[in-house]
Amino acid sequence: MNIGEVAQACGLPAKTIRYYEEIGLVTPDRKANGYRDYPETEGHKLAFVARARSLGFSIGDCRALLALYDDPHRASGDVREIARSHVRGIDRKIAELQGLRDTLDHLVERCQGDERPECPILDDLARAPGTGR
Amino acid sequence: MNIGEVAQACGLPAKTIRYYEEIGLVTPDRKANGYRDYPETEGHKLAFVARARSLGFSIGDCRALLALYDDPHRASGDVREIARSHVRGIDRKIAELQGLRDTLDHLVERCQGDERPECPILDDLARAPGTGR
DNA sequence: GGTTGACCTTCCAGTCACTGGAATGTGTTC
DNA sequence: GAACACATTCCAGTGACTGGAAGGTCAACC
Repeated sequence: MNIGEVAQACGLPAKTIRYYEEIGLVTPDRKANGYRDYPETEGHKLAFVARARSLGFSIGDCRALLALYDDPHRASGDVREIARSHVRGIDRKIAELQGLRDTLDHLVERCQGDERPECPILDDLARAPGTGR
Repeated sequence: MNIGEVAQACGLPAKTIRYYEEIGLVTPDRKANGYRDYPETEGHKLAFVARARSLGFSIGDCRALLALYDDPHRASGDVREIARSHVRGIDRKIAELQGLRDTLDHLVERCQGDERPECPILDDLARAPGTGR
């Protein structure tokens, strides 16, 4: 399979697939003309990574998941631990975003949003102490 | 004010403040010895940016907000529009993360998480069609 | 056999918002 | 004058790609 076909099949851009090779996630063969040649197993791995990435797993997570995917003696508990820790990370992000959202929404509600320069949003941004990152 | 003092005051690392200068967010004076010298107004701008960044505004947003902050003839409606569009972006992200979370949580719940290799999480990652980014 | 056009290759640079580190200069204190 | 904190510039790296240039290969058509 050429890179274009495998890209079509797994829904990733060819550029991304080359990048995944560069960082060692997949290792296609090469044809005589220098073109990459993806056997079925590599195509499956790419589809696997595409799906994991679409669920927000980092490349590092994907690497670990791929290793488990490849290991017939894996323990499902290991996989679950990765997934669980990912869920915890997502929960933290959601909570943080909700906090931001509420703060901002509150500010937006207090702003007249008219032609005049008085603006509680800018006032708040200017007054509140820098929180650092 | 030296960069270290202003960093202390606004809660940003000195590195970040230099970077903000590089991209044109702030423009300190220079002392005779070459050290940056931050007048009060620049310190306020940095605190403003620190606060806006901590609320998740992009650097581009910060630039626009700073311009409005500096403009005595601004319309508060302009500010509100930036803030509102930011809230919409946050809402989109929250919704997306909640979708991911639910999918993953569902998978985690179906996984035994024991010593055996059978794992519905890996099965799902392998089976589901690549969704692209 | 020539040409077009789609597909492939490599390599370099850019994205965003910093962050780390090296090499060097300045200011303050002992 | 030595020690030390603080400042300077410049270069490179992060994560996960993405864009583009310059060129090689393949299949189809005239």
